[in-house]
Amino acid sequence: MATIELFNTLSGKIEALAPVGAPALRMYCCGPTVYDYGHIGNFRTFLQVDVLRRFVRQQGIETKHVMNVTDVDDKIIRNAAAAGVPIGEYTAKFERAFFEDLDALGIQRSELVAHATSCIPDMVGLIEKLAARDIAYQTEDGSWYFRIARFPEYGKLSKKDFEGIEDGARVDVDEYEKDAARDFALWKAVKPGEQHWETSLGSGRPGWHIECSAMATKFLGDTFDLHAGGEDLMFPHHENEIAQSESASGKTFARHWMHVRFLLVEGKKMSKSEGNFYTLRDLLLKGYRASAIRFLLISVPYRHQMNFTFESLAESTNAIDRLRTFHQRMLKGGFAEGLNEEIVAATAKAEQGYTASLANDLNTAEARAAIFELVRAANAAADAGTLRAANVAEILRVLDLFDGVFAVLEDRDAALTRAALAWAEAEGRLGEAAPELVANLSLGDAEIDALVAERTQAKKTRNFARADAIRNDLLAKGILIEDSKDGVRWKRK
RNA sequence: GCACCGAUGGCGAAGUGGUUAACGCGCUGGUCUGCAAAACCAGUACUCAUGGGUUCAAAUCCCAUUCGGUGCUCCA
Repeated sequence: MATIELFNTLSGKIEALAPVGAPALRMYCCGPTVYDYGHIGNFRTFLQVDVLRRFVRQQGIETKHVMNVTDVDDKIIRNAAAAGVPIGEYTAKFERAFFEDLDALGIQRSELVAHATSCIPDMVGLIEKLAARDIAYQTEDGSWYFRIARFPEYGKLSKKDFEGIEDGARVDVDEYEKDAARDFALWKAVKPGEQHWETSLGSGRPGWHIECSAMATKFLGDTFDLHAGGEDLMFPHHENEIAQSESASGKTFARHWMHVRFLLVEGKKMSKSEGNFYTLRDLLLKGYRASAIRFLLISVPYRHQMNFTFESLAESTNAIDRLRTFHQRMLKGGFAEGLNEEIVAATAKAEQGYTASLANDLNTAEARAAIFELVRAANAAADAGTLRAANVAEILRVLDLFDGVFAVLEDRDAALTRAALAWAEAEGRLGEAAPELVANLSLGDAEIDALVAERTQAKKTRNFARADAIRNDLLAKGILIEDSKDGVRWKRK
């Protein structure tokens, strides 16, 4: 069992990550606000947390992982109103889509999913606790705010120094009157026509930050092991969570904080106005595989800014093919009995490299490299006829270990792409799908088998023109013919 | 504007003081093939944005410049 070292934003240092005072690692990850389909930036964060979660569990540490779903906020209220549906109906659709996307990307479910709207009493309780100590205060319109002046450590996570900021000086006039510029909303008073809850705090809805404090402590206790999220959440969201939670409990909130850096798309910040904004579904409809998206998004370590490009996505597809082909070759077996000592050493080196790399602040790039080195060594030995059956068993074990975190060997891609097309059809968005993809999937297996058989026949009669025509035609529809000693195979690209 | 992070081959990307600068993709060559493809193997950065400096030794530390990103406001 390796000691897992992880950068801690709070201390600014790489520190050992381990459960304290409980058998399971208690972790909280800021989940989605379900007002739209998730984009690849969202999923990079969830994927990197998935890598951590899988590795922790692989190292023999159980997890108690809570993810929240924000199902009430300004954007949801605005969009639901525009769509003319209750917010519950509006969010249900996107929440369902979100979990489908997690599954498509091989992201394991957390032990617990907490909805903001189902934890309102917990949030109210927390705010009351703060109000009793005059840390929370109500403004004239009925909203409640957190008094930052009462939390001297404010800024310790994001390393901000607020001493130079004078309360009330040159501050935009907000809709509500706060005592100090930085004070943030705990509870928002109801506005006409908005979804609201009748509580002891008055009629209204929770502020954004309070839900995470309430839900994390409700399910994980006042103090827990790890809190994770995208780098943008560090300030103000996580800073505010700390302020609320630690003010209420008087104890440390999360010990360890993990922040995943943003990605760039084609060298630029992803944004709708740049035209480089992609949801997972956009990419699936373009014909990219879910596995390739997963592999690419986790191949760059979480603390590095990564540049997402379509070229690198295509490369990931090929890299996965290499791994899958190798995996199949090992599974197929047929190697002579015995043991090749050189390969024993190569296999052990790969396993050590894999584990040490991930234990070292989740260096996924290095872990990947260790496995590819094994692939090359084993392929070369297999070609030379020196690979032995006992080696293969070990190689498969190490490959399984690797796949326990990377999760790309099993080929679910065609099924996932089909599901995406079915969704597009239901949404009337089939026009966004790549034409080759539609052509490919409209061709049934039996039809392809028939064409492949016809080509084989044509080859026998040395009618190569006809054989090549069939081959090229299928290729244009994304179907690849592979001639081998054992006969002809085909696969969908 | 202030603060922080980054810049490594055609592309993506490890490596943060000391053997020949990982790995993947691509490309080139080879094996195989009717020709291809697929698969596998081999080769593929005398050099780490630029200019200075520190050191016996720097991609790795320091300073400056240029470029990219992020935070200061909703954002994964």
